[in-house]
Amino acid sequence: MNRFQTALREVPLFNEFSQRELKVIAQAATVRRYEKNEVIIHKLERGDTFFSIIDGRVKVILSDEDGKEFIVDVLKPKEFFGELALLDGEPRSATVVAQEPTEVLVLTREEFLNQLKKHPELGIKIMRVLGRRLRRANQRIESLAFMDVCGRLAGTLIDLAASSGEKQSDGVNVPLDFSRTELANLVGTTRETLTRALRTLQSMGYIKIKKKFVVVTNMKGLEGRM
Amino acid sequence: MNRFQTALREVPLFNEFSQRELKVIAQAATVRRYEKNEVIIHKLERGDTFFSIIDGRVKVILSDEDGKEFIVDVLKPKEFFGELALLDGEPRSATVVAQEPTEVLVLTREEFLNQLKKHPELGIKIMRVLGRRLRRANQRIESLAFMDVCGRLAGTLIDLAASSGEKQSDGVNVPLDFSRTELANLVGTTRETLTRALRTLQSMGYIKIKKKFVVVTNMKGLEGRM
DNA sequence: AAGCCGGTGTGATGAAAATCACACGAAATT
DNA sequence: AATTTCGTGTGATTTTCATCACACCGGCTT
Repeated sequence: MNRFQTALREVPLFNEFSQRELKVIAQAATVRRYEKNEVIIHKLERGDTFFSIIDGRVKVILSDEDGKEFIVDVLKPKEFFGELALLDGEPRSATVVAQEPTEVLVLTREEFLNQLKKHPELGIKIMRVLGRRLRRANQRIESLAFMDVCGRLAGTLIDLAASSGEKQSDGVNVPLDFSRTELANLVGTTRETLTRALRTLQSMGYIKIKKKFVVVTNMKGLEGRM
Repeated sequence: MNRFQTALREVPLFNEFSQRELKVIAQAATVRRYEKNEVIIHKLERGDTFFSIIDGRVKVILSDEDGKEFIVDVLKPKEFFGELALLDGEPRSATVVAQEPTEVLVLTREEFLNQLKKHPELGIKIMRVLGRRLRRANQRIESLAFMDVCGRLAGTLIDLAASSGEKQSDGVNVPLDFSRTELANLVGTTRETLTRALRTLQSMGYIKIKKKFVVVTNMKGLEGRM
């Protein structure tokens, strides 16, 4: 049981695989390390690799010509990406960047499709994840189409609270592990209006702004503002 | 070989199935008809049915409380919908409405999952479609996040030209089978600004506006405007 | 034919948010 | 310690677009 196999078993996709199967996959897999801000996948490029995060954090972003970027998703250990281009052979649909030093497991297209054929339940698991991502995408579309910046920010904070918030006496503590600019890109606005939107929510008494985190003091209020 | 089976074989998902298998599915399937504007799926409701269009046209929409709607997708015969709620048991993620009198094939959750287990290649096909939809969704997000109304309209017209445009001497003829309001909802704006955006594109010499269609006279120009 | 009505263009107004400009502080560099 | 750099708040200005208001047209009903 080497390092890869241990890593592989951690991935929900493969957690039901037998020792022997893991070994097969492990032989076809490699590990790569990326520095902070290093680009793992370039949008529009061809690529035929499947990635699963061992350690670190990546952001999935869309960007336009003049460098503006929109953060579609932030992925953590055990989550995977790069499967889309594998399924249909089309160019990468988004850019993926390491948000901190990150270690990923890389699978080739052949091995990926190989396993997919051998293990129908793998297909179902991936379908589930694709389904979840499609739902999220629809929600993002909805919020971009219907809500103003404050509403979208409220939604983002609620998401963050759900994924990494810690309940405290005075409310839910939401750590902000990114710059204001990145938070703005997550919400889909500019840094300046993000600042103002934060102040607005604070003046409504829903949140308290700290340097490195936000305390949500009135979750119901936030939800209502969405 | 009854009516259902013929219809089923038309669906790309099932086109490789044997006579016998089609029969099994057909026994579990029913056909439903919907009037124009009838709601087939209500967002947020629970549901455990899978639909495949036999004839007609449906629109997949997101809408907010006060009735504004955003058209995510328009589906035609042989395409399917309703699979998301089946995969994860969550509420419906969007509303689906018949755009014209429409006939659909309905499969129950059990039968759907049943077939999915028996036929791994079905899973792969569905993954492909989910993948394609995810790509489209990302494009929609991109355009909402980065482009102005004119750019989004240009993109929509290009899409429409690709899917149902007819090449002519003076350009590509794009039929508009929906009202201006619907086109606006497809672009993600209001009827009024859609009108103005159409005029803008026309005054740039990229398109010619007709009642029931638009002639794209300068595709390159349109693409540049995106 | 008169009248009604849904779909449509168009002008005026206002609100939201992008953009531009700059000041400030904290961390990093030398 | 001095200075550069980066992330950040904040004010002023401008742009885009939603909204409101209304006029117009073609097809309907009666």
